[in-house]
Amino acid sequence: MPVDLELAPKQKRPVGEPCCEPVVYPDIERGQAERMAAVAKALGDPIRMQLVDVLRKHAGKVCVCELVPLFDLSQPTVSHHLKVLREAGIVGSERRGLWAYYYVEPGAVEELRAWLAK
Amino acid sequence: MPVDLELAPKQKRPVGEPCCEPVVYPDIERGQAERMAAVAKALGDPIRMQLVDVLRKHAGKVCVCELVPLFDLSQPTVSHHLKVLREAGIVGSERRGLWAYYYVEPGAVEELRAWLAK
DNA sequence: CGTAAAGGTTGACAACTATCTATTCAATCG
DNA sequence: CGATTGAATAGATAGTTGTCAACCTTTACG
Repeated sequence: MPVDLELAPKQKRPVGEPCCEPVVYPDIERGQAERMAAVAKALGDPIRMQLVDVLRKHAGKVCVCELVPLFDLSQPTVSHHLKVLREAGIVGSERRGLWAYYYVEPGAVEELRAWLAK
Repeated sequence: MPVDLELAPKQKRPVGEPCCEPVVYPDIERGQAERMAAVAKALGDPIRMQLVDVLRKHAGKVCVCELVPLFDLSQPTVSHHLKVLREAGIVGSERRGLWAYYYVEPGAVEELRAWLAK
């Protein structure tokens, strides 16, 4: 959990040659790493991956009652996965009457996508 | 865990209007979802995110003895995270004498990156 | 050979996760 | 109002994960 990245002093290298260039990379942005890891973690489940995939393929909002029968899972379990995605900011939801509609939150994965593309 | 995505029959809809368009999306590719979820899961930890970031910024191979002091973690814990990344195919390692060098496995995140960019 | 160093492995433990059943809540229908 | 329905929540449980201390393996060096 602790992620302190200040310029740490080199380990002692008593023996012959150094193991590698004595370069340290202190500029890994901790906040960015935590944000992107949170998004990646939410996507790190096949069910959630497929949920997002369905929502993305559908240009609009999809009812939960459409999502549940796609998987061999109970309704509360699907609801749980949707909640994980919602808390990661990847999807949003809207209640209309008796039904709940989910949609992809635009731009939520942008930071991760851009980093992967570097 | 079970991910069966055949065209399930619609839920009974006795009451008035249907909740949404009666469209079902059976073509979510299960294998692709599992592969991408595995990569995302491995990236779903801030430490591993930063490890990959360091390895990517460095054009070449980085010794473990350089990586450990970057984090406020024990060497076995860093070794564990590197193993997770290795088993996900994201990084590779090479032993040279007493030291172990890690590097980013090119193309490992390509499928995920491309899907995110869609 | 014996010692030391790098780093991987093991085992333990607490924290978290995926899943289910049962329940609750809110909105609609009769 | 009372019954029904879609969806979220609560509670339980089995499995997984992050971490460390301790140990083991391999390589180098004197």
